[in-house]
Parts: sequence; structure tokens; C-alpha cells
Amino acid sequence: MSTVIASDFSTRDRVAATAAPLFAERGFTGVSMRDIAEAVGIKAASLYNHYADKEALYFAALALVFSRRVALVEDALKATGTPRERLKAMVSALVQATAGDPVAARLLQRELLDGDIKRFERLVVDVFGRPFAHMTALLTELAPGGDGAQTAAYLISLIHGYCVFAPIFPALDPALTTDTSVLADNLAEELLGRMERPRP
Amino acid sequence: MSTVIASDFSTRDRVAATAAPLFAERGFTGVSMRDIAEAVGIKAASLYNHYADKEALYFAALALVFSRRVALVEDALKATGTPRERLKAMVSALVQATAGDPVAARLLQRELLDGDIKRFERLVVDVFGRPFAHMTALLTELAPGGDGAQTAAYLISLIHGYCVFAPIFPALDPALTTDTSVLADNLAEELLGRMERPRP
DNA sequence: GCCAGCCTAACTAACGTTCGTTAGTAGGAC
DNA sequence: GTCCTACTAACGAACGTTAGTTAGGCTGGC
Repeated sequence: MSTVIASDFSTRDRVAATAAPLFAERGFTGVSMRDIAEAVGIKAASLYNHYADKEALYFAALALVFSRRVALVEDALKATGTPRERLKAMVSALVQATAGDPVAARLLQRELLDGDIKRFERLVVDVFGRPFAHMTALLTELAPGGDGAQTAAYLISLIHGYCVFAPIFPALDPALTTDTSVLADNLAEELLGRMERPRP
Repeated sequence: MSTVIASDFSTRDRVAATAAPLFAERGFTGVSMRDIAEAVGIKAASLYNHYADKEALYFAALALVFSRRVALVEDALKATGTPRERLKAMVSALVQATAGDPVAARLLQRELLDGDIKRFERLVVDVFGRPFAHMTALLTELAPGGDGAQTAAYLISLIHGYCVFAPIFPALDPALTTDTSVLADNLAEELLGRMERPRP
């Protein structure tokens, strides 16, 4: 079937794009169809002209946001230069993709909490599989002795975890950095320092 | 009929203890008073004999779970021995408190996502402030040149992030460890290695 | 004149919560 | 021992509200 009409296309996407930050902020059950409709500027019933039900709308929002995020990271992984430069570019892109896109980060977080794990695994493999493999390859290349995949997993965990905790860190210690570029620099330096001194 | 006696003051606590894993699993809006009541074995209306409203019940569940978690970490921080042993004990306790108590980890995560940040900051300072200060002190003692608080923040972020991602890591790479004791060992070794070779 | 896309209106189900009531229990006064 | 009272914690029924969803009618560009 050929895709039909352009005008249909645009409202449909506008609905998903409008819904995404709402879902990110309040979660699936925390956002009503009426909330979304109001934000878009139409009535709730009209949403059903574009999506079969609330779940379909939710998945469309997820897909939209995650594909944007993946594109960002993939671009950075294509960077060329010295290994040092490539690693720094990758870490910054990852930090940027997490800290700079709170909607994506929160949706990911919520899916990790709420989602049916089997269904979500599929999404993760499809969407995050390739960037993860690229990261693993780069890290393995830089430190042939180490476990690139494991390091990548730690890296992702740390960045994501830090961005989640970021809002409350100042309350624990005002000196803690909330500047994400500092975070990126610290992590890149740390990784480089570790790799230049391979451990037994 | 001696069962009646036990119910007198314990029902209130039983309600909070039963509700906690439900809130952890499905979130505040995802759990109804009827769900909780059914899990406890009473009717929804009866819950109001013990808690003013749903929010009060939710806070009671939070307090119950978090206090348990803090006690665990605080105990480990009292450990004595060589600095090396104390650091390992601390890291394991932190990993254990996160990976071994998914209810606490998920509730924390949900509060970070959903909660009113001002209100939550208060809770964090009251509940997590002391263990965090102890961790900072230990890390500063072990590496006088470094920033103990920043390292503690990274450590907490990594552990929490890893435990959140743990269910889906195997889908990305089957070799990734989901064994939390391995995680604890890796982190402790990494920190020790870094501290024994102070960076410029 | 067609039809996609919006609308109003309505539906059922579920929500948190309140109400009046009831069974069981503990403690005095007689 | 037996009333009387006060209290607790459970209950079923119902409240008003909001949820997701559906049916059917209006409108404007093709």
C-alpha cells in the first residue's frame, strides 16, 4: 500500500511528537488521551483518526524519540581522527544524547521500569544494537586486552545513572558537577588513562 | 482464633509492606487502592482505617523500604580493616542494596522520575545524606588527591544505572555479566587500581 | 459529491473516596 | 457473672470524577 496523503502525515507525527514529552514526564498511565489532545490542539476523539488506541500512540512516540537519539550517536561514531579523538567524540555524543535529550532519557528509563521486558528487548536490540556494537568495537580497538562490551556497558550505565541522579546531587554536595561537558571530559579522560595503562 | 490478636497493630504495617512491591512494579498511578486491598486480603474501604489517603499510604511504603536500604549500607560502612577491605565492603554493600533489593531500587528510580523534586530532595538529604558523607570520607581518605564526593557520585550512578539496565544487557551481548558480585568486584578493583596510581 | 479529519455526545469501566453499619473486644460499674 | 459503653477494623454500597473508546454528524478541499 502506498502511503496516502501528506496532510495526514503531518498531524499524525505532530501527535506523536507532542505526546512524547508528556509520556516522558508523567508516564503512560499518568497521561490521558484528553491531555494529549489538548496539547495538540484537537479533541480526544480525533486522536483515533490517527492511532488505533493509546498504546499505538505511545509506541509511535517511543519510536520517534529513540530513532532521533540513535541517529545522534551513530553520527558521532562515524567520526574520524586519532583513537583518542574518536573516543572523546563518542563519549560526548553519548552524554549529549542522554543529558541533552531528557525526553529520550526519561522514556528509556520508564520503559526499563514499566515495559514488558520481552517486548522491550526487541526494541533495544533493533534500536540500540548497532550503536552498542560500534562502541564495543572502538573500545576493543583502543584496549585490545580488555573487554570492550563490558566497558561499553559500564559507560552507558554510568552516564545514564548520572543523568538520572543529576537533579538531586547538588542537594548532597553543592560541589558535585551538573555540567554535562565536565562529565563527558572526566569519563573520556578516565577511560583513556585506564587504557594507556593496561591492567594485569 | 489467635490470629485476630496479631492483626491489631500489624495490619497498618502489613499494608505498607504489601503495597511497596506493587508501587515499585507499576508506579503510583498504576496501582489502585483496590489492588492493594486485594493483595492484603481486605477491602479497599478498610485501607482508610489505616491511612488518610493513597498518598499517605505511598509515603509509608517509601519510608519502610528506604529505611531498610539505608540500614544495610550504614552497617557496611561501619566495617573495619585495611582501607582495601573497607572499600570492598562498601562497594559490595552498595551493589547489594541496589541489586539485591529491586523494590527499593525501583521505588528510588520512580521517585527520581515522578517525584516533586523539592520534596524528594528533602527525603534524599535525610535518608541518603549520611551514607553518602561516609562514602565520601572513605574515598577521600583512600585517595587524598582526588575528589571523594565526585567519585562517590560516579560510583552510585554506575551501580544504579547498571542494575537498571541489567535485564536487557544479555540481549545486547550474552557475555555481559549480570552477576552482581562480579560487578562489585570489578568496581572495587577499578577504584583501587585508580587510587594506587594517582593521576596528574 | 466524496471523504478525510475534525467535532459533540455518549458509553462503560475503573478510579479514589465517603458513608452507614456491623462484628468483635476490652474495661468498668453493678 | 453480666450488663453497658467505647472503640477498632472490617464491610457493602454508593458517591462524583475521569479514563479509554465509539458513534454519528458537520465541513472544506479535492
